[in-house]
Formats: sequence, structure tokens, C-alpha cells
Amino acid sequence: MNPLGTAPRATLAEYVVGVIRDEIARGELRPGEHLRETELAAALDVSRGPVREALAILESEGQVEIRRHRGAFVSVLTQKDVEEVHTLRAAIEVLAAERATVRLSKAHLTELDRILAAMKNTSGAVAPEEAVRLDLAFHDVLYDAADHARLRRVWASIRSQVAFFLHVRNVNFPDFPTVGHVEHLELRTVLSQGDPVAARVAVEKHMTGSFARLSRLELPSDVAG
Amino acid sequence: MNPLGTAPRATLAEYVVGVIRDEIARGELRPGEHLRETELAAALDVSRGPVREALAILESEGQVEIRRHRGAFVSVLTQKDVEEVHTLRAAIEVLAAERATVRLSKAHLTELDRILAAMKNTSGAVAPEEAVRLDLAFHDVLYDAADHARLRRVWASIRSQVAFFLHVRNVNFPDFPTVGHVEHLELRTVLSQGDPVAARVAVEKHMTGSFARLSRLELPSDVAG
DNA sequence: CGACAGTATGTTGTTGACAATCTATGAAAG
DNA sequence: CTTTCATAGATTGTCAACAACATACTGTCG
Repeated sequence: MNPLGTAPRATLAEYVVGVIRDEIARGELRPGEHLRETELAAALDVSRGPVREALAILESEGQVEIRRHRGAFVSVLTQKDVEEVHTLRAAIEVLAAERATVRLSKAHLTELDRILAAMKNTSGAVAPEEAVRLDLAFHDVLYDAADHARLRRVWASIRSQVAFFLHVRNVNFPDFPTVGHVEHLELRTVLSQGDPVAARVAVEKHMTGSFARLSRLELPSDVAG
Repeated sequence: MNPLGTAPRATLAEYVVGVIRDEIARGELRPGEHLRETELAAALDVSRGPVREALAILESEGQVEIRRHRGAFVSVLTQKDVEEVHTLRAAIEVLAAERATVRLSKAHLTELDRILAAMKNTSGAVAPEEAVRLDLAFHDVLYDAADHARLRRVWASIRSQVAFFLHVRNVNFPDFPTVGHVEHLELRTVLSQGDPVAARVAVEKHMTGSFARLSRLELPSDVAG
């Protein structure tokens, strides 16, 4: 019931969410795959209750799609999904930056610098997973500093898809970790200056560059149900 | 099981969501009140399963707060919540407007005009509920035209709280329905011109004015457990 | 009299089995 | 070959009972 290494003290639903999210991320569960509640429950050694709850959460994250009386299916991400996730993220991240820049605590700055240092150290050749982890960690600090519960919730709802896209990007553009460090360092500099307008502009620029690279990746342009 | 007038053919969870949401909106369930799954299940004549699901949905909408092993409590909305809902709404509505203005179909415009006409007709003395309904309906069209599933989901997650705030506003500023018609008419005009930048600016203005009025309302400034 | 530990109570969290409902598949009829 | 219908499979909804947990209460000790 607690296979050593995922979530020791959380609800079973959260545990199930973590497992499924991981399996989707690492490709064990492939896009379009049919997830049966009974199967999942048996495989994870929990009952259907937590599984249902977990699937509902994953649906709100866009990771799976639930069709009534049909079941849950791993989402097939199309070019439209890339666009949606990106535009939504840009919209909320600008707000996060505006707020964070006037709320950044010393602890937040320290944390940002810690992450930046890690980015720099791994600039050479680094596993895409690690680059994604650091990238997300940086922006997590932003959302934390923004002190906005609903904003954090929206971020959480697209976070794993952002992670997926970042991963794809890093695999296709192996030089990105270097660029990443520079860009995030710029962001940190602007953010620490406390000017909301400047922060907004900097984030807009950051997002635009990010999207340009993603748009060039090949993804299914339509769903094939 | 189907008390005539709420949700005939939906899942039981959706039905329960509707009932609780209504009761919160009309004040039958007061902020801070403790919602017991067993009680709700008995009162609505459903089992605890759908009730749990409904409470989870309501939590994602910010209507209730769930604390582990403590239960669900009707949210106590503070000044900070007003600010959060407003800033988040402003952020996503700008995006919605940018997209909608280049995607508005004839049907969308017709629908907007229908709503505007209703607003004008009821400008005199109108029930606050009706004014809120029309206000939301107008913006629903926007989000629909934006053609952005994730954006719609975020909107859905704050929609009922927006409704609550609009209601409070309309009760405290009885002249608002008139202003509302004018402002929305302006929005419609700009949106139909297909200029994303102009649309963005117009919505920003719309939101700013809306917030100014809300900020003057008296709401608890802090939570008292 | 106040602080603390242990217990009692109530609520949520979880489970497994069953009934009801719906979708999709494939066979039979026109 | 198309349409209709029946069946199989899956999910949703239901239920009763137990486990885990948080809080409140109680009694003891300082």
C-alpha cells in the first residue's frame, strides 16, 4: 500500500495522482490509452474511491479526459494544447510577476539564487529532467511570492503540462539549459528591482521566446479518437 | 431524488453541487458553516459518494474549504479574496478578449446584442439577481468565443464567486444596471472591431472600474476560524 | 489554580460488493 | 447494404461497515 518512494503521508487519492502523473510523464501510459478504474485500483492496491478522486484531479490538470460512462483516457496533446497552455501561462505569469516583484522576501531571493546557481552548474550537459525541474522550481518561487492562492491553483492545474512541454523542448534543443540560465538570471534581476511594469515586460519577453521554440516541435495537429 | 427544478439529467454530484451552490448564494448556508457529508447526504437523499465529489468541486471553485479530517466549511470571503478574484479575472479576461475579438462569429454577436437589449430593457429598477445573470451571460459569450478550453475552466472556477461579488455590488450600488449597459455596449463595440490590442485595453478599463466599486464594500478583512 | 497526558467522541477516509445506467459492438432483419 | 435490436462491457451510483485521524473532554500531577 505504500511502495516506498512516492507519498508517505498523503491521502490515497494524492498518492494515486502522483503515480499516474509519473507514468504519463515517463511515457508508460501513452496518449489515448484507456484507464479503467478497476484496473488502476487493483494495480495500485487501493479501492475505486481514491482512484475516482485522482482521475477527477488529473482531469482538472488536463492530463486525462473523462467521458461519461466511457472512462478516462490519457490526453492526446495537440498543437492547440501547446498554444492554450502557453497563452494561459503567459497571462497568469505576468500577474504573478507583477505581484511577486513587490513582495519578494529575502528568503525568496535566496531560493532563486540557489536555483540559478544549480542551473549554472549544470549548464554543460544535463539530463532534461533536471533542467525541467530547475525551470519549474524557479517559477514556483514566483508563484509563491505572488501570495495569491487562486493564481497558485491555476498554476498547479497547468504545471505538469508545462513540465511535459519543457521536457520535449529540452530534448529537441539540447543547448537550452545554457540559454535557460541566462534568461532566468535576467528575470531575477528585474524582479528584485521592485518595478511591476518592468517585471511584466520581462516575463512577457521570457514567455514569447519560450513559445517560439515550442511552436517548432512536431505534435499531432488534431485528435484521432 | 429529483426535487423538481434543479438538474434533471446530470450526475448526482452535479446536482448536489447545484443545490449547495444555490444555498450558499442565497445565504441559507452561511460563511464558516460546517458541512457534514452525512448530513448533506441524508438531506439530499443521496449517498456520501456524490456528496464528496460535489464538495471537491465546490472547493475548486473556492466556495467551500476542505480541511483533512475536519470537513468542509463554507468559505469566508475576505477583502483579500475580492482582490484575488478580481486580479485573476482581469488577467484571464484580457486574454479572452484578445482571442474573442478575432474569433467572434455572427452567432456570438447576435447573442451579445440579445443580452445588451435585455440589459437596456431592465435598466430602470431590476432585481440584482437578474443584473448579475446578464452580466455573467455577456462574459460567458466572451469566453466561449475565445475558444480556449483551459481558459474556460479557470473562468468556471471563479465564476460563482464573481457572481457573488457582483451581487453584493449591485445591492450596494442600485444605479449600476444602467452603468452596466453602457459599459458592456462599449465592450461589444470594441470587440466587434477585431483589434486585439484595443480589446485588451477596453477590458482592462472595464475591470478597473469594476474593482474600484468593489473595494469600497465592507467585507471581513481577516478570517476568524 | 494551571499544564499536561490520556481517553472519548465524532467526522472524514477507505473499502468491497451490489444495483442501475449507459455505450458500443455485433448480429439479425428489412 | 443499411437499420434496428439485443447483448456485453464498462462506468456510475449506492450502501454498510471499518479504520484513521483531529478535536474536546477528563482527570491527574505539579
